[in-house]
Amino acid sequence: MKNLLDDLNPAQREAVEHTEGPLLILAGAGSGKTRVLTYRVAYLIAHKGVSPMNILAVTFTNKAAKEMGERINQLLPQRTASPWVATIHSTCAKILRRHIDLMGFTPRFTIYDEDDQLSLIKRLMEELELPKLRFPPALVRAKIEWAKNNLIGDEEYGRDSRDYLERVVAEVYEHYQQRLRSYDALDFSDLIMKTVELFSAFPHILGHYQQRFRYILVDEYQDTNYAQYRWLNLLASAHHNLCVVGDDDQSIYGWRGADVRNILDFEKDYPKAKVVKLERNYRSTQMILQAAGSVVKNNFGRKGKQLWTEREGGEKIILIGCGDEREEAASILQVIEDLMRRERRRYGDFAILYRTNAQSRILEEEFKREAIPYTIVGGLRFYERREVKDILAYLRVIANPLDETSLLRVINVPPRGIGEGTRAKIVRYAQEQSIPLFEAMQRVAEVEGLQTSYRRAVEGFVRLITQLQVESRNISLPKLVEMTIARTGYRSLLEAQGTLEAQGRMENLGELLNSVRDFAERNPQPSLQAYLEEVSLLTEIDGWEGTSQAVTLMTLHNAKGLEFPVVFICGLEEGLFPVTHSLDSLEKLEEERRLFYVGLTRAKDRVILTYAKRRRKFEGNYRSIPSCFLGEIPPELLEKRVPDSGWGGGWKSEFTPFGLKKGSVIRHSSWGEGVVMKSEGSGENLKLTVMFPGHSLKKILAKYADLEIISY
DNA sequence: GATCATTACATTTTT
DNA sequence: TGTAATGATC
Repeated sequence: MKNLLDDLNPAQREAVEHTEGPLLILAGAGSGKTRVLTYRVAYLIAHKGVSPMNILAVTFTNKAAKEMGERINQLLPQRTASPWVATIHSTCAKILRRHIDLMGFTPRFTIYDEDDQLSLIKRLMEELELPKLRFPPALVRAKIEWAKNNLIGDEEYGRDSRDYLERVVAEVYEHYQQRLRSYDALDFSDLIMKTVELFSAFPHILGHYQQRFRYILVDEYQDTNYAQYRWLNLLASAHHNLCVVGDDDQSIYGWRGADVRNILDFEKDYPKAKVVKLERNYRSTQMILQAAGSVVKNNFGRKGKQLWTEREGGEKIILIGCGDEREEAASILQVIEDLMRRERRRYGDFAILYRTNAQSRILEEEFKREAIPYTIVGGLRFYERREVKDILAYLRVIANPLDETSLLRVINVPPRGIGEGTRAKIVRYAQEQSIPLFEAMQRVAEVEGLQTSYRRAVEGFVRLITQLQVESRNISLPKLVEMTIARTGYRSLLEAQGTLEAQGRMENLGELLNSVRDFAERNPQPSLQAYLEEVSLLTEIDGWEGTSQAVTLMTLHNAKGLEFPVVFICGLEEGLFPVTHSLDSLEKLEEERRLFYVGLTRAKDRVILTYAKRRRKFEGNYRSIPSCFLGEIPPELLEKRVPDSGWGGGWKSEFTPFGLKKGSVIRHSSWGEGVVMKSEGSGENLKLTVMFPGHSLKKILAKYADLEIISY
């Protein structure tokens, strides 16, 4: 076997060879971090004689896990066992399926997604008679999730609640956890939190996994939240062989509980940690790196890295100002066609990145009109379409009749005469008898005050589910799904409608069947529960594979970890990107800036930035001003294609003031030259305190002032 | 109880 | 813009 280390640069090699003890790899964008991770695993196995069984590598998306697994296998001799490479969530799910009976759940537990969480919370709030207007269920859900991500249980949350809102959340939280338990269900955050609980309550189980996973590798460490941090800490506490890879400049999931401090404080947590910086970039031109660097250096609290590349020079970054979003889409297509002709690019070379999924619509229309092939990643997620969720809910009820959220979802879909009144009576009966809803339905004859026809309807439904449950043990998974679509009446309902929409829904169900067949082929023993687990832990990017024949459209979040020869970032306007711009949340602005950094560093050869003067939001036209981030790119790196007339001052006064900060020199129309002493806020709220020689300190709102920039 | 029509409402990113 | 919640009518 060839020497693995020969393929690596000195810093990469250092990271691979340091196999014992904690290791922090600060890997800049495009510095070959996946390479280091895969080589490290291969090195442990091939050179250090570590059994693959003893290695755990965790990532955040299934796609990343799959890629890493494949690349490791390519490095190893054939027939070597594969190490455990998976997402943190699916790793936890696997561990819990083995041990959770110790904590009052069954190994068949259902996994709740955000939709399920929300519908359960809504129902609870109705039962508890909490006004939905004052306490939006989505807010309550977010607060509960935040608590779980920080390992704060419902009791503790209740004890520490400070204000009325928190007390309300605490009450919902408590009932919510009780319900999940009786439904035999866990939500996403529970997967982590319960595993940590398991480890803490049963040291011998923790000991088992510490023994098993003697070498732990973590990808995208900057995106871990506190619960995940604890989880890793517990697993690594016996041997300290914890290798984390991350980039604090690419931390973009703070809103989901990710805590950059996990990476910033790694050396505090593990004083003996070795730190390796990967600063050589193999992806982008110097032009691109320089622009990205100038942007991200405006953030505070960074580890600080200096990326370098051998790809000197490079094309300037093109900045296109447009009248509205349609014009923006058109000019993007124009650039694509131009580059295909002049630089012999293929469709697959291009990626269009945007901040919000809603932006894809106009782009899509324009691509269709011009008949240019494209693929959209994410957006309307397949598994979140109504008909798909309905059938999945049936399958969940078949797998776990205790799952009341799914049961209530499908109880009358398609309509079978079990209306609100009937449901309420059965629910009340179930509560009185302290039995699960499905049992109450089985005993519907005991429920008082129910007309015969309604009772019959319930009995019919119970029979349907019971039959499918029996079948599920005898027939193959794809057959079961087919049968579910047919017997529940879903198919005939759609066929009867005969509309174009119903046809589309039918096609989606066909797609669902395909995904089940595919799953059955991939897995030796395809169980219903395993399929449901895979589906609920899928991510948007998981289904995407690069293609040379189509332009890729996706959000900036989904683009993390990918690279493209040519990258468009569109919608660079205040209020869209950065999306929020409240003065008080510097942290949020910094996260947006990191997101911009992530976008820029996806590009190998070219970056094209666009913004629109007017953009239609949900209704009406909104005038927008260019993003403050544009002003952070040194003008000499930009090739501006901005109309210079009819723009009320042109692009210069449009956005350059937004890059002003302490020390910048400006010229004011009446006070002359001055030095910026202090800048507050940004975008259109940017306030400057400027010292003009011969005058007193002046406070100016940059938006209104007629300023000329002398130097930044 | 089902169906259709109207109105309200929300938009950031997602494991 | 599209969907979810609500209300009126059969």
